[in-house]
Amino acid sequence: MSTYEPLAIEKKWQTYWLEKKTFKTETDKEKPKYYILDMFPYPSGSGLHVGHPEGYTATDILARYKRMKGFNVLHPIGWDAFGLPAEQYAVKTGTHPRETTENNIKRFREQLQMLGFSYDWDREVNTTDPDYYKWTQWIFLKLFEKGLAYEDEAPVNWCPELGTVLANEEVIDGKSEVGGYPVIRKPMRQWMLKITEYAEELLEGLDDLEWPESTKEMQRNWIGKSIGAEIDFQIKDYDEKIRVFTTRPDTIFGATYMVLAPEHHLVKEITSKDYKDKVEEYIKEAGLKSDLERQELSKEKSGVFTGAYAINPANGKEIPIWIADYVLAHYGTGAIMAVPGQDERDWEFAEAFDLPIIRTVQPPDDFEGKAYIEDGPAINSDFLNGLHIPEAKNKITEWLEENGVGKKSVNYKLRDWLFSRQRYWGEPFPIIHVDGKPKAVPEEELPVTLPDVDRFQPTKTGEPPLANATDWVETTDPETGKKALRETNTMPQWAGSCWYYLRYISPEFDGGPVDPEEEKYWMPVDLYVGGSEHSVLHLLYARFWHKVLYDCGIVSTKEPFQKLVHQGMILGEMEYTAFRKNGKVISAEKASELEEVERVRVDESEVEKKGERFVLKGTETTIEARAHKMSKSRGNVVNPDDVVKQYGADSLRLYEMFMGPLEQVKPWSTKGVEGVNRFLNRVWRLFTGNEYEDTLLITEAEPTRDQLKVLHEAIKKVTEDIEAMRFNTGISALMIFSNEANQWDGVPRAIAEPFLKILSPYAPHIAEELWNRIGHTKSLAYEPWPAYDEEYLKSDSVIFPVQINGKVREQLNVPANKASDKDFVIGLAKQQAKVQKYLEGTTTIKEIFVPGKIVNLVVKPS
RNA sequence: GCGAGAGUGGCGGAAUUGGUAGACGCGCUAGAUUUAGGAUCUAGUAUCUUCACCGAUGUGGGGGUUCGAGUCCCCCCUCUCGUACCA
Repeated sequence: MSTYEPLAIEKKWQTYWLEKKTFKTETDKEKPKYYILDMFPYPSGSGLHVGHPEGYTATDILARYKRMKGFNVLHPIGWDAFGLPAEQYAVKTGTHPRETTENNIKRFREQLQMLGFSYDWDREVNTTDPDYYKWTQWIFLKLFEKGLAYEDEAPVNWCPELGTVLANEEVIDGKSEVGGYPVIRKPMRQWMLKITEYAEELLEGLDDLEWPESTKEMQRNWIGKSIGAEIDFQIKDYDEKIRVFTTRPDTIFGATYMVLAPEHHLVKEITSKDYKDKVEEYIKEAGLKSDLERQELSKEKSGVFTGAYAINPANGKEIPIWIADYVLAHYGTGAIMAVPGQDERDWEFAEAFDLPIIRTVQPPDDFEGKAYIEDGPAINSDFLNGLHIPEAKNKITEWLEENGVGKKSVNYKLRDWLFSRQRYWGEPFPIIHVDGKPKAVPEEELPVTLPDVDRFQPTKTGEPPLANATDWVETTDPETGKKALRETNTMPQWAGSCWYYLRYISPEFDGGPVDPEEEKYWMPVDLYVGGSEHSVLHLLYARFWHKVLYDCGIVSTKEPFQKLVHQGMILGEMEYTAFRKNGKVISAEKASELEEVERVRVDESEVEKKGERFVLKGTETTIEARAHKMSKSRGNVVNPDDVVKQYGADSLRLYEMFMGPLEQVKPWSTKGVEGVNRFLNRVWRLFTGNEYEDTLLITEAEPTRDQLKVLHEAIKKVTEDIEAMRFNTGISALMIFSNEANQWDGVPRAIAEPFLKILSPYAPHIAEELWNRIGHTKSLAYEPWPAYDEEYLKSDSVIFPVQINGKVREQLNVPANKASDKDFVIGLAKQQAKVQKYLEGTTTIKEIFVPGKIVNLVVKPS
C-alpha cells in the first residue's frame, strides 16, 4: 500500500488508541497539570456539523502538544443531554427521550472518535445519567439550604404551543426560540435562584480572567451595576411613600412628575376616583401585551395620570404621578422621578403629555438637542447651583441622608434566575411539598429519578408532564410520615452544564460532586473553548454555581475557567447571487430597495470584479457576493461525515485549522480541503516514495546544515504558534517544510522524526502511521516535543534592502557577521551602481541603519 | 441608538516589537507527463504602463506623526456580532 489512504490508517489508529487507552489520564501529581476543556455538545438528532470540530480540533492540538511537552493533561468530553428537542420528539412519536438521547449520543461519540480526538473516554459524563444528576440535585439542595433557591409566583413567558414556560433568553422577538411560536405572559409558581446575591462577586471576578474583552463586557452589561440613590417621595394626602431609584439624584430639582410601572403595588391605592377607569384599562392593556408588543408600541410613549400627587422632597413642590409602561416593574423600584430636562425618555413623555420641563444642568450655548445629559454646571437647583455632576451628586446625597428622605444606593440589572421548566426531560427537583411547604428530600435518598410516563404532554392547565405520574408525585415525608407531593417542575438545561467540568475530574467519586483531593490538583480549567453564544448565560450561571460551591468549601478556586477562547462560526461556501424582477436582471443596489425580487444563484465563473463591486461577466450588473450561515433551509450545510469519507479526518482537522484565526468567522471552501489533502499526500510521498514504488525514502544519512535549518525553522514556528493558538500559520510552516523537503534526495531520519512529531497534533493519524512505518512500535503520543536550536536558524548571509527616501531601490547580500556593522553595510550600499544612480545630484541628510534589517538613505537634491 | 470587533490580490488569509506588503493555501495561466481525463511535477500570477527591463500606484476613505505606517494618532464610511426604554 503505497498511496495515502486516510480511511484505512485512521480507523487503524483510532482503534489502537481506544484499545490501548492511550489517552487515559491518571492523576500524577509529580507532573504539571493542564486541564483543557471543550464546551460539551447537546447531542442533537442531526449529528455533528462542521462547527463542532473547529473548537474540538483546536483543543485536541493543544492537548496532544501539552502531553508531548510533559504535562499531565485532562481532556474530557461528555453530553449535555437534557433538552427540549428529544421531548418534542417524544410528544410527537411516543419514543421515550431516553431512547432518542442514547441513540444520538452513540452517533455523536462515533463521529468524535472518527475525527481522532484524544479524549479520555473513561471520563465521559452524561447529564441525564442518574449517577450524574444525583449531584446536580445535591448542589441544588445546597442552594436551597443557603436560601438561594426559593419559590415565587411570577409572570412568565408561557408558550401554549410548546406547553412550557420559556426563559427571557429563549424568547426572541416575542416568539419562542425553538419553533417560533407565540409567547404570552402568565403568572405561575416557579423556582428562582438568587443569583443577584452574587452580583458584585460575579462582576469583580471578571477582572482577573483571561477572557475575550467583549465577553467580559457583555457579562458586565448583563449584571448592569449602577450607582445612584434611592429617594422617597411622600404622596400627598396618603400615608405612603414612593421610593425611586435614580443615577442622577443631582437633577432632583428638575423632577416635574413621577412615573410608576403599571404593575407597581401602590397604583391601585393612590388612583383617585376620576381616573380609576382609565388607569385600570391601561393596566389591563399593559398586562396583556407580550414583550414584543410592548416593544413595537413603545416608539410612542403611552401613559395615564393617576390623579395623585407626590411632594418633591428637595423643594416641597407637588408633582403629578403617572403610570406608564416605559417604566419597568422589575428594574430599580419600579418607579422613577421624571427629569425631562436631563433624560431623553422623560423629555419625550413630557412633550407627549404636556408636562413641565426644567433644566437643571446648563447646556453649552450651541446645544440644540432636547434633553441634555452631558456634564455642566447645575442651574435651577437651589444649593446645588454651579456644581458639576459628580460634586452635585455627592452634595445632594448627603442632604438626602441628613434629612432622612433618601440614601446612596447600588442597583443591578441582573435578575434572579428562573430555574424551573414545565417539562419532562430535565432533572427532577429533590423537593417534596408537605402541608404546602417545600422541603428538601434527604441527601441519602438522592437521586430522585425521573419516573417513566406514558405521555409527555403537559396537563391542560399547564401543569408539567410529571403531574401525570400520580404514583410518583404522591409520596410520604420520610421524616414525619405525613403525606407529601413531589415537585413536578424540572430543572432547565443549564443546570447540568453548570458544573460538568467538575465531574470530569473524578467521574466515579461517590462522596460528593467532586473528589476534593483531585479538585485541588486539577482546578481551575486552564483553557475553555466554546462558542460565543454562551458568553453570558452558561458562563455566568456556571460562575455563579462555582462561587456558591466555593462558599460551601466544595471547590478551591473562586473562578472555574481561567482562560476562555471562542471559536468563530464557520459559514457556508461563498455564494454569488444575481437579482431579477419581473424576469429582468437588476443590480444588487436596486434590489435592496425593491420588494419581491427573485434571487438567482450564479456560478463563480460567471462573475468578475470591477472596482469595489462584483458584476456579471461582461456587464455592469452588480451582484451580491457573500457567505451565509449554514442552515438546512439554505441547503449549504457541510456534513463532516462526507468530508471525512472523501478526504479523511486529518484533512478535515487540518483544513479547519488552516482556514484562518480560530476566533474569526470564516466561510467554508471544499477546494481548501483539497489543498490540505494535497499537502498530506505530499508528506506521505516524502516518506513512502511514489505510488509505483514501495520503498521508504528515509535515509540514515547525516542531515546537512541546510536541512537542519529548514527543520528547526519549522519547529520554532509550529511551537510558538501552538502556544499562541495561531494554528493557521503553524500549518503554513509545516507546508513550507514539506515543500523544501520535497527537493531533497530522501529525508534523513534525524530530520524526519522531529517533523512527524510536530505534525502529529494536527494530523495524528498520518503521523502515527508514518512513525510506525519508519520503525517505531509505540505510539508517538508521549514522545518528547522537539526543541529548536537557535544555532541552526542562523544563516551565513543577510539580505539587506536599501531604501532611498523610504523606497526600496536595491538588495544587498551581506555576510551574517557584518550585518551589524553600520559602516560596512552603508559603505557597501553606496557602492552599488543602482544606488549611485539615485544619489546622483543629491546631498545625503541622514543615514538610517537598523542592524540586520534595513538601510535607508535620506537625501535631498543639492 | 448604544457596546464590541473587523475592513489587505479573483478567494481564505500572512506580515508577533513601526523596517522589502501579499508568507502558506485555493483559483487562474503556460509547460512536462498521460491515449484522454484525473493525479503529479515545473514556471508564472496585486494593479497600471511596457515586448521586456525600468518605473509608477497600492492594505475601506481623508488628514497627521515618522527617515520609514497595513501597524501609532485624529476624523469619516462600510460590514459582522451583541443589546434594546435598565431611570
